[in-house]
Amino acid sequence: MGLAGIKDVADRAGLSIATVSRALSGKANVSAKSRQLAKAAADELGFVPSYHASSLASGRNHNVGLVVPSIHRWYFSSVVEGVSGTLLDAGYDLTLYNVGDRPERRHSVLNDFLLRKRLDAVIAVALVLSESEIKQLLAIHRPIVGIGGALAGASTIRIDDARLARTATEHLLGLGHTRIAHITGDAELNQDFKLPGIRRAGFEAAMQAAGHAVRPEWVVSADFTIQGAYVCARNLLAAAAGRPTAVFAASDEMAIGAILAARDFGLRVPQDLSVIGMDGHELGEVFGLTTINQDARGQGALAARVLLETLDAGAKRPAKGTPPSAAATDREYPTEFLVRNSTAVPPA
Amino acid sequence: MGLAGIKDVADRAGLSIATVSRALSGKANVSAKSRQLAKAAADELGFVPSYHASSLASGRNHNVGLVVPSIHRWYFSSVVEGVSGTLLDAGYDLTLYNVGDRPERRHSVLNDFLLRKRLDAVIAVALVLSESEIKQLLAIHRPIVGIGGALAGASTIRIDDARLARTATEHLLGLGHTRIAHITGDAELNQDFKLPGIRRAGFEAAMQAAGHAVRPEWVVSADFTIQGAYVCARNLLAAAAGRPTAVFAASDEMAIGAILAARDFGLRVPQDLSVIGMDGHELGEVFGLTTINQDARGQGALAARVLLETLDAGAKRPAKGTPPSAAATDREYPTEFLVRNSTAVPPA
DNA sequence: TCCAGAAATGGAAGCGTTTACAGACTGCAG
DNA sequence: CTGCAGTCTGTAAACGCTTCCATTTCTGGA
Repeated sequence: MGLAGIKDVADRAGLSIATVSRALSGKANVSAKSRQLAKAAADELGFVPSYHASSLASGRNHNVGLVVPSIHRWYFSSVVEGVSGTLLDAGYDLTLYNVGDRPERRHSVLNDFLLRKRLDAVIAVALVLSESEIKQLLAIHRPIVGIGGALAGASTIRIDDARLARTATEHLLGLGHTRIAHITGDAELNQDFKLPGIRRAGFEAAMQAAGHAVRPEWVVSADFTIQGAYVCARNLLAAAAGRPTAVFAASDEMAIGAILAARDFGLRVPQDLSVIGMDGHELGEVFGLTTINQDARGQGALAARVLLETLDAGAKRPAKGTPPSAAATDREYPTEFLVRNSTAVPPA
Repeated sequence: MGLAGIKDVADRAGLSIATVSRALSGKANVSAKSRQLAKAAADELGFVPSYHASSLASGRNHNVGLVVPSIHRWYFSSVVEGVSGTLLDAGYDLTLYNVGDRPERRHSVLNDFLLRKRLDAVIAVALVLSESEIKQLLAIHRPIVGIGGALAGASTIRIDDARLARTATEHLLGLGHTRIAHITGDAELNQDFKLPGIRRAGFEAAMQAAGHAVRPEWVVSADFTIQGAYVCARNLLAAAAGRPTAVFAASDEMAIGAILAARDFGLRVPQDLSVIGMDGHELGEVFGLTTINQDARGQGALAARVLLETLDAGAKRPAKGTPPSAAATDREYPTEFLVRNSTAVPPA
């Protein structure tokens, strides 16, 4: 009961194992009657094929690995959600590798878990892999898709962080701000995580292009959480005299932290302080946060779809001599500039 | 390269397949020299055992399924993080089933994915399973652990939601509040999700025990997010006259939504309005939120440890006739009442 | 030196499927 | 009536490991 094998089904249906297998997996060349018989017997016995046996025999795993640096931050949990939904709909399993910030875990995931030939493909989120790491992954002949991180040699889905950060900064500049602070991400959080640097570069580029100096004391970093940004924004805003008139935060959560800090000082947003974020966090609405909306969930879903297509098209079983996977494509995911009311002209 | 089989390793090491297998999996009765030889050859060839083959042969999957209703809400992502860390450390994979609120997905996960004999065990978070569903799962002879949800017949890890909700309410009552509102969870969000009802029952019990009527218009429901609670707290606080003096929210995120709403109305917390939450969300600190701290991450880690112990102790391969899994234990996870400064005596 | 017992080894039988292959059966054109 | 393409079926060979069991090689005490 519950442990019936295909043999039991075959016996019960009065068919051979092969026919039952074909019938249940929807293959051609099975008479309607046999198919019916097999299905009925399988139902009665509660038969579910053993995935290991089936994978071993067919070379297909129906399992995709997802590597994320964290699961708490908005961006990552959104991506996971998108990937998960698409995979589940396709009958695929999702194996989650929450690498976190511990380097040894990163190492074991990359050098052990991912290589166990148990995954049809790997999706890596915001993970910067070295060339040799990518080679290693491609060596097991599995497609890789990167989201939000540059993966040389693998397909990627990303937004143009540098340009968007520039756009956000230019929005503030366009309103007349010149005293602009930037909340960036912690570098030490995860050595892999290049994104904060890219966004900051966009900020700095825009400032320089407009002829404004970037004041180092106005570039502070937090851990991408509301609470983290709150603390550092308080420091930023503490000096009543030389206070910035606008803040560009590298994520919506950090922008919200800044808004909360501003409120503590009695600063009105946007009259006294403009704040712009980046992400499209649902909570931004509550704060009327101006931001750049990126559909993280959609990015995850797209990544999964891309992989599924590759898998459907691709060779059944990675052959010993096959050249590494298909052409790497780099897609830019569409974003939307969302002007709400956390930004305005600077105070007189 | 990367696709070497154990046979290749054996050839290279000049040993038999059997010895190599024993050597690499750390079994006894292998000479130091052979072990060394095998390891060296495996390294050189980049050999990683095929998980399917190894699972098929050994009956061990090194893979635990985790079923969650969502991944966005604090509680769930914290649990996932806890489970993930513990499993990764033990060399286990985590297969994530993000069921969401779509019933058909719940169905396919429960009746298809989980039964594929690919999981050594299942952890279900806040999932209320029917008896037949539990039977079905136990029928495949895999241990199940429930977190935060009652699973008759399976081991569970939970907090005493009813009592804690009572405690939270009593804290407000003890301060002198009588006009207490409650923000509960959406029932329609997920039919499985009984927790909001339990917490509400605790609230109502405390109110009644203190001889105070529960005003139906002061029991409102939101979706467990800050933004959702914000909206409904605004409605709650809109009526200047008959306004509650305290709010007990069924989660910290919702309590924070209430605090934000209060600020919009110029209400000071805690002078004009006391707010108490429940969870121990990191963000609560920023708001000085009084709450009941439950270590969701720890609960996840504990669940994983319990399972791993069961698996280590348990029979290697579920036999056809074996009685369903070990004795179901029900553990209450410790919590901590965290008084910060969002609660005070009611205004005069 | 010999021998019992322990330690190490290799052969081979699974594990539960999928699928190539070949055989058996249909129906239909020649 | 024969032959042939087509459809359906079953046999058996993978898939790549683990592990039982029999065999060989070491031990160290007598």
